[in-house]
Amino acid sequence: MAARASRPGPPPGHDGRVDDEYIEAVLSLVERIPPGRVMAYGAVAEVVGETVGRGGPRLVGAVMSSYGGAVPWWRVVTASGRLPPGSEVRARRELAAEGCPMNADGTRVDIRRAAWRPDN
DNA sequence: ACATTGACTAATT
DNA sequence: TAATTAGCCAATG
Repeated sequence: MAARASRPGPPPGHDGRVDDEYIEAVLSLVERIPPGRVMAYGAVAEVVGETVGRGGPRLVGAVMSSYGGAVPWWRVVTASGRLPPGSEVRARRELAAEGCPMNADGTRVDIRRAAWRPDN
């Protein structure tokens, strides 16, 4: 097989499963977020980016939207503490039950106090 | 290959 | 404090 040289295929070491790997990385990180704490989409993107690459808050959002059903997705919020659009009520209830620091209104997370960062 | 969309963010008004 | 705008980057059609 010497006819592969004309197509710019995936880099060596990858079978083309990069997307799944990124998804796995995001989901496993989200699962490590302790109850009552949260991470911003951008923060998740940063941490995952150090290991896998492929950063971008929006990509994390897309992953959560499609594949986040199996993990505590409500612990991932926007950088300003706003809850995931479309699931605000559900998220609010879950967070309240965990004792997550919230804004007085209860509509937003006090990200300053609740932000969590993986230690090890 | 081009245009549109999106669970984002930071700056501006 | 809230609403708008612009930048961003990959997925999708």
